[in-house]
Amino acid sequence: MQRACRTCSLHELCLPLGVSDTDIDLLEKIVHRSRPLPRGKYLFREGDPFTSIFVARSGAVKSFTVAPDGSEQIIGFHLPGELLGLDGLTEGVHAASARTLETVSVCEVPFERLEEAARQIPALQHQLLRLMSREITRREEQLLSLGKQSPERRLAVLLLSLSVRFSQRGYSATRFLLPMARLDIANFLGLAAETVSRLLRRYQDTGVLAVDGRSVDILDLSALRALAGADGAEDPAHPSCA
Amino acid sequence: MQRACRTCSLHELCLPLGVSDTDIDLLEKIVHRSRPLPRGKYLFREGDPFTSIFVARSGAVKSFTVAPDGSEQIIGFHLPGELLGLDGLTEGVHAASARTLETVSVCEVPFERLEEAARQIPALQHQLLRLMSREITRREEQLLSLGKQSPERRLAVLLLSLSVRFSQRGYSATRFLLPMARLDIANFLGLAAETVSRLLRRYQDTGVLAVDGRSVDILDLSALRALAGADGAEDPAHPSCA
DNA sequence: GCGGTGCCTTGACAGGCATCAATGCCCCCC
DNA sequence: GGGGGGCATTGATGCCTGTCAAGGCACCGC
Repeated sequence: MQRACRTCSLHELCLPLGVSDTDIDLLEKIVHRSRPLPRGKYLFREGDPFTSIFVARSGAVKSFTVAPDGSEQIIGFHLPGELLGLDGLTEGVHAASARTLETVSVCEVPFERLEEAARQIPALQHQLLRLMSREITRREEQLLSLGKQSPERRLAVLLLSLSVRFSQRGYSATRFLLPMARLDIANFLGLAAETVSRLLRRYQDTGVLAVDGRSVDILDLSALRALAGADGAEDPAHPSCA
Repeated sequence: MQRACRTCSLHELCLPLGVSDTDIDLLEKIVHRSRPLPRGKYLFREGDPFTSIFVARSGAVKSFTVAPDGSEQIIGFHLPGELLGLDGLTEGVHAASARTLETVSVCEVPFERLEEAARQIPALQHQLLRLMSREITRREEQLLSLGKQSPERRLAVLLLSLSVRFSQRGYSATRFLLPMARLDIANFLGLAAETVSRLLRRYQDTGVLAVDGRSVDILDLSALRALAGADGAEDPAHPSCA
């Protein structure tokens, strides 16, 4: 249990990246590792005082805000190794809620102690800043997808994003289970659930995907990339983004 | 010139917040203050190596990426005191370009030296993390607005956001000049320029705004808030977000 | 085995926004 | 003063996607 971070398979994606073994010992003393949480549990709620950030070791989490009328507004899906709760530092309270989409093991990192450790461990400070930068980048990519892309592209972008992130975590890039419901996908992408359904069917009819419930099999990865990017008009042999 | 940060009017919004006067001296030695840049100049371009972050002292900046077909995809508008370029740390290259919308005075902060100073000055480290958190929060708010709101609301949200940010910087919250063109607004909000035009006209017809070219006068702030938020159904005397 | 409850899918329809097109305005430059 | 280009506005049209409604399917508890 004490040597958790060092042997964790997410080592390369998470805070320990670049930190020396002796310094990781310091980090491990700060981190609380919880027992697995079942589906539907809150890591924190909008408005809770901000004291810690969280990282899943396994299982997916969604973050969302609740509109005045009570409806959920999903902001993002978080896979293992992706930091959760960073938006709370601004005001000292969490700006969104986080709930487990499946059984999830989480690490809790008290932020004040992390800041303190970061001052003593330059590599940790650097990695913390990098991970925050990554969260900014990820949201910018979402913004691009949400703001300017057709529903067709948005879904393709999400599927590709999941594919890449799953493969970074050692899972298949082409076959995986969606951790979230259609309604969650639709909410996240700013679409109606029906539209998501129809798009998935269209992808299936054109041979890009094989979908069965929550299981997805990407049959034609380059076609999916084309859908997500240059509107399919791109010649794979001569990519324009050379 | 050397005492710039301490006497800067953006002191409270920018990196120096909470840093003692003696420590600010250290910070000031790192910061490069440039002469004013005219409209249309690049602070940095997508793909440039990441070495510095930037902050405008005066004037607005837009950040954007360029799609394979050459079209701009605007990610955000940045007012004085808002950090620019933080998304470059992830990969070591800037993920977006930044161009001045008007005459702009910028401070350039070499990031490695900032990191180093942050280790020595706890308050600076904390403020840097807070500002990054703020950038995450701002993008999340954009995501909510872009993804789930009607065009009518999106524009209202943008106008309110500008109103708040201008007033934080000592300008009027109700009368200001838009630093960007209609097409930029439309691009940012994921709309057509024509739609922006029509919405502004509608706001004007209903007495919420007075618009003349780029000058905006918010005549009914609570009506604009209603448009941006609870769809106008809210009683100002009994706000639902109690 | 049965009924219930989510969740997903499919169909029909209407409305809103993008698109296309034309005009006007302002500013800059020649 | 005239011409040109960028920007903004306005109008007409058509498609896309949200909405409403119904039905199917899997899972669960009884």
